[in-house]
Amino acid sequence: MNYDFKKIEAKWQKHWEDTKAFKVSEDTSKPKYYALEMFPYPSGNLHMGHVRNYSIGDVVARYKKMNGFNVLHPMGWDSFGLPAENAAIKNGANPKDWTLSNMDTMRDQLKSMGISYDWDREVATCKQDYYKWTQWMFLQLYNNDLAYKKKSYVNWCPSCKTVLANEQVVNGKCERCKSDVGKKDLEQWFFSITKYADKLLADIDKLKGWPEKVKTMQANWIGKSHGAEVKFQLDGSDQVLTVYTTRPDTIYGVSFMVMAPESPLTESIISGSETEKECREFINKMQFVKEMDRASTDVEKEGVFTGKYVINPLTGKKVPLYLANYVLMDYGTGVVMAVPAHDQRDFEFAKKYNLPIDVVITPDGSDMKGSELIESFEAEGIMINSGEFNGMNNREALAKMIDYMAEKGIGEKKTNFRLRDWLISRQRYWGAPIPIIYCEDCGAVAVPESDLPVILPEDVEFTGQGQSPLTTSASFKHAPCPKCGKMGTRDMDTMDTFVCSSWYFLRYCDPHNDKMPFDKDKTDYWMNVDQYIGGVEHAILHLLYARFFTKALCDLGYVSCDEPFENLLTQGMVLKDGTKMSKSLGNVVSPEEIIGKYGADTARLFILFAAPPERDLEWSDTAVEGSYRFLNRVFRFIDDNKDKIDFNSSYDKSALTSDDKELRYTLNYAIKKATDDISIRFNFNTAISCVMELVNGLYSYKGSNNALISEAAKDLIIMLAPFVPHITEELWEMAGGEGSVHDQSWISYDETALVKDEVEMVVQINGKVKAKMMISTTSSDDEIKEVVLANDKVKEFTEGKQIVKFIVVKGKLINIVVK
RNA sequence: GCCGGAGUGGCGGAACUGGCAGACGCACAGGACUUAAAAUCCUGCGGCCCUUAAAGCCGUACCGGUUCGAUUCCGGUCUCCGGCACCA
Repeated sequence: MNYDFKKIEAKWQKHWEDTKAFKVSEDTSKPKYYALEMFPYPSGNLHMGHVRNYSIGDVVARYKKMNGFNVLHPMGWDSFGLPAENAAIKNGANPKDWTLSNMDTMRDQLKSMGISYDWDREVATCKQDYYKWTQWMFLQLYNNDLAYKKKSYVNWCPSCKTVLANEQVVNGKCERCKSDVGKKDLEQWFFSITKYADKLLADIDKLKGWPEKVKTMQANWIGKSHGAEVKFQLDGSDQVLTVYTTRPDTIYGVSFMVMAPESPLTESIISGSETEKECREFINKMQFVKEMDRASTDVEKEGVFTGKYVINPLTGKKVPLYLANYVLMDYGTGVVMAVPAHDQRDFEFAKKYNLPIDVVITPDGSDMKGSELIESFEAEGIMINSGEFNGMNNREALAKMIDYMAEKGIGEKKTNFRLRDWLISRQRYWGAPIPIIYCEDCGAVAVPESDLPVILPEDVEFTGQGQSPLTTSASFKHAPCPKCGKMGTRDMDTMDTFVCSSWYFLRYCDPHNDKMPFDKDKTDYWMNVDQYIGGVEHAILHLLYARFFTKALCDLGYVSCDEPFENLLTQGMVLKDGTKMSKSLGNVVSPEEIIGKYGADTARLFILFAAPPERDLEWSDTAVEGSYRFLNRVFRFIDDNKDKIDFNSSYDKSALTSDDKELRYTLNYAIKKATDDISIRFNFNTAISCVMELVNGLYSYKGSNNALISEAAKDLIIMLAPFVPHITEELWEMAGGEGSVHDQSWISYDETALVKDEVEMVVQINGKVKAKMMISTTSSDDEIKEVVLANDKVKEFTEGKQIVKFIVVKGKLINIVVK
């Protein structure tokens, strides 16, 4: 007979809801704990990745609660975004209706998992009471020079018909729809995340509870580099071209100069030049080359001579200026000094166009001909052909050369970042409108805070053609200028949904505040997020943006913390047949189906038991059966032993049989291990396995100490409670426990129960296991030696041999080295 | 190319500080119960050698090193996964 999970799960879910079991408020008498899982996009149905994410979070939240913490564990919806609009185009549904109905479905699914959320704090980023404050955030940034509009060459996804942030372009393709991303010259809103580049990088060191992997990814993304800017004068002109280089030590080896074809400087340089025609052709050609096809090391270097020369400020030497496909416009200055002897890209270009290769660094300081090189020399070495710097180590020379150039006014020290400002405007409907009105007289004017929210209109058409649906709204477009009252037009773009998710963890602290996005006292109480859990796919985008928002809000005085997430756990994917579950592969296992067949507790147990959280998890239908079997085994044990179990009974610890001692050992070992595994290592799989061993121990227990059985049963139910909350609540009630199992304190183990009188020790001869002996734990090394050497088996191997060494590892092993 | 992470039975995984490799679970095989099946319970389960058993040998991607002792530390190689990638 299997336990009736349907009845039990429904019963306790209702009970928790009725009693508001997980509602929390600020309580200074207890330490606080903020457990947070990344909120989902309401796509329609929960998938296994969600189940895993929220099961892990629920173990943490419930465990902390049992340890006396005041636990904030909220849930909400990242509910703006393109899929809602696409559904509208496809099915004619309204994005709002579509989204809200998906939220209803998924909320029910989440509730059927029995997760300990405080549902009173639910937020949805698409609702007015939330996006009002997203707009407020925009205004704070705007009013403090952290948001600006500028015309620039931006990423454009032709399929989503919107611009994209740099971070949303993956291998030249749109992160969402995988279409090739193009470029467009558009006027767009940006957040000045680069102003925080240094802080975002430096404070990675503060993130002690983050995985190294994520920290490395963030550091690489920010991409700080040290170098210098150097001025080269255009020959026969007053114009100066500034280059950025990380290798000023190679400046004596500059043999040509390259610049990006789309640089605004090209026009004046090529106009009237003898190669003007070729240059224009090259520039035109480059415009039609896809980003992906240009930004790759595999693409052949290509360029054209501008007809002009620049002068090396150190040597006075005239070198030719080229336009080249390998120079990026949006990094550094778009102009690069080329040193073919010491840079592989320049080397390839020089080879192709027969340009000189001048060696200025060699491994030992001896001369070397550039023409003999088969690739550039980029390692450390000794400077040659470099005037007064000859003979120096190039690394040492580097700093001296920057000082020298600074003195002469021809260059200066400079750091550069790979990180670009965050492009936040989107030419889409289903997002938070940007609270800006354009007035003929006053220009771009911010909507006053008192006029927020700028409501997203509903009189729009979804054709899937041409412009953003928002532009079809008659009611939205026109609004009076907040400054002068003259009729102006609203900004027709909405914000990137990553803006909405950059501050939601703050809103959870005070979700119903209608005066402010949150009360500072409340965020002071709850922040930081003690444990944040989600997929590694957010390692850069979301986590970087959320860090930026927190730092900006901190500097503006709205919050006290300057990092939002104390500890981060990046969970692995749920795989089936070795690959990610996806509709197109037809290998999707639906959580609803599993919960319907085995119950939420089984689904949770399996997903926590099958692999440690960070690792990818291979779905196995048969292993799910195993988890179900285990829960039935637990249920049966309590059910069969109801009469023996009395949580108030006690027993005399000095009068235990060996069976009793063994069970007590298993019990206390399980408590110790489960506690460590949950709290320190987050290895729920091994925490569960030791509880399984306890259950095995209970079944094989031959003693008759009912008080001991009661103790073990009670601890068993408590230990399983964070993992499988419904069945444990039921068993707690069946066994006569008072109140809810989830209100019990976590248990501690009895150190004395873990001390054994005798342990089995392994006896090795020359490192090979030859015997096993039971040895009293109180024996001294000498006593052990005596006993071991007297053993017949050991004698066989030691007879007539010399004992070189006798090693004893207490409680574990003995190794005898013989010759 | 650069930067991370990983590689352990038929499978998921364990071994936490250098100390019995394979905990726990799945699958499989045999048995008990049953008219039968399911469920449940018991037993076995890395490989080689062997009729069997005992004993022995090999075994944590590969090669080598340190050590009384290495899945664990060091050097090198291979493979897979993830990230970045013409960032000057």
